Amino acid sequence: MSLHVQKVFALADANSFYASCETVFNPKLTKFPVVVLSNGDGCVVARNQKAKDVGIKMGEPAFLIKDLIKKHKVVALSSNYALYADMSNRFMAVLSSYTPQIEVYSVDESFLYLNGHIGEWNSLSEMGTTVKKHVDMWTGLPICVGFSQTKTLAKLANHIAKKNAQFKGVCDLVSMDPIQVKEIFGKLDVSDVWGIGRKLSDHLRSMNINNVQDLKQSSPKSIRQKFGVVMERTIEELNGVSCLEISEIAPPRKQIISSKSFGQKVSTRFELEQSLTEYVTTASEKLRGQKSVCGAMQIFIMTDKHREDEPQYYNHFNVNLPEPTNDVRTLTKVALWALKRIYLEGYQYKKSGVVLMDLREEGKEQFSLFDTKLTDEDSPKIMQALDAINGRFGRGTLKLGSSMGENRYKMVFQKKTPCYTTEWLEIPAIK
DNA sequence: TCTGGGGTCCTAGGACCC
DNA sequence: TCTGGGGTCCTAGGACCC
Repeated sequence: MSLHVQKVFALADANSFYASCETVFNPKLTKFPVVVLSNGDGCVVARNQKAKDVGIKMGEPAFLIKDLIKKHKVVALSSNYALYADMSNRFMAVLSSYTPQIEVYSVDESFLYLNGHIGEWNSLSEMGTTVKKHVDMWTGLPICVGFSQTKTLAKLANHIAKKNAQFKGVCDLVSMDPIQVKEIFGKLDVSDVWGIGRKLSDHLRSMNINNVQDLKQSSPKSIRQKFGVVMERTIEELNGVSCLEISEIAPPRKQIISSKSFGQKVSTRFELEQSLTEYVTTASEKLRGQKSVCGAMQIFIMTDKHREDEPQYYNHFNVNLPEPTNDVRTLTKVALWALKRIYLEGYQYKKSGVVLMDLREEGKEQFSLFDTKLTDEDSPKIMQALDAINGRFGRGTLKLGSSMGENRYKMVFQKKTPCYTTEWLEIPAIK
C-alpha cells in the first residue's frame, strides 16, 4: 500500500547542530554540557541539551556564564565553521535522496516537498523515522522531522517533535487527531510560530492572543490591518492554506556583508584599513562565487556600544560605483578611500565591516551615455528626451540621476532590466 | 501664499530568521 | 578585560514627475 498525500511539507532540522557536529567527532562530549562560542569566543551560538538544562541561554556572552561553566564542568568550544559546512552538506545529501524538491533553508535545516504518492511508506511518521535513522547512520547527527500542509505548520510540527520526547523526533500534523492538534496548539506560546518574534508576540499578547490556537483563530483581515501582510500569511498557513512555496534553487544574494568585532580594540586608521581589506576580499569572493557584480558598497566603523563610559562613534559611508564590478582591487581602493572620509582619531574601534549592495548578474551591466555637467537650461530638454525614449522603449529604459550639491548629472542606459544611476553622496558633517 | 491627485523611485528603519 | 555574523522582507515617507 502506498500513501497518497495532497501537498505535504516536511521540515528536517538537526538538534543543537554545532554542538552535535563536535560530538560526532568527539563522542566523549556526550557526557558533558557543551557550548560552542562565536568567532573570537564572544558569545554562545550553540549548546547541547545538558548545557540548556543548566540554564545557558542562546547568544549569551561568554564572560557572563563563566561561573556556570566552572560549576557544571561545561565544555566550551571555539567554532569550526568548515567542519559544520561539511557536515551540513552530508546531511543535505541524505535528505535529497528522498525528494528532488528540497529547499536548504539554513545550515542545519531543510524543507522537503512531497507531492502525490510517497513511495513505500505507510505513514508520514514512518517516513520521518526512516529519514532520521538514515541521517544518523550517515552523519551521526540527531535530527527531528515535522510534517504538515504548509511550511509554517511543518516548522511548528518540528518544534513539537523537538520539545516533546514522546514523539521520538517525528511529528506528523497531517494525520493527527484535530482535537489533539487543538490541544497542543493551545499550549504553545504564540512566539513559537515561525515569523512571530519578540516584538510581535508582545503586541499580540496585549491583544489577548497568547497561544498558537489563539493566533490560528484570529481574523486574517484585522490582523493584516494591524500587522501587515506577512502575519496575515502566517495565519493562513496555520490554517492549512499554503502561501509559501518551496524554493529549490537558492536565489543569488541581494547583499553581501563581511564584518567582525575586533578581539582587541583598535584606534589607528592603519588597523582599520587592514581589517577592511580582509573583509573586501571575503565579500568579493562570495560575490564572484555567485557570478554577480555590485553597484554600490558601504563601509562602516563603530566603537563598543556596550561601553557607556567611553566616547561613542558610529559612521558609515555609501559609495555608488561608477561601474559595477566584482574586482577586489577596485573595491579595496574604494573602501580605503571611503574609510578616509569617516575615520576619526581618538576613538577605540570595536567593529568594522563591508556591505556589497545593488547586486546584479554579471554581464548585465549598464552603459553610461554621458556623464557631464549640465546647465539649468539643459535640464528641461533632457527631461523631454527622457520621456520620449521611455515612452517609446518602455518605462525605466533610461534614467536620470544627479548628485547632490553639484550640477552633475549622469544618464544611464541598461539593456535588460531597470536600474538606477550612480550617485555620489556627501555624508553629513561629523559631530 | 496656498493649492490637487496619482504615480514612481529610493531610503531608512523595523521586524523577523538562522 | 570579555557582548556573533550573517541574511530577508515590508512599510512609511520624502522627492520628484506629470
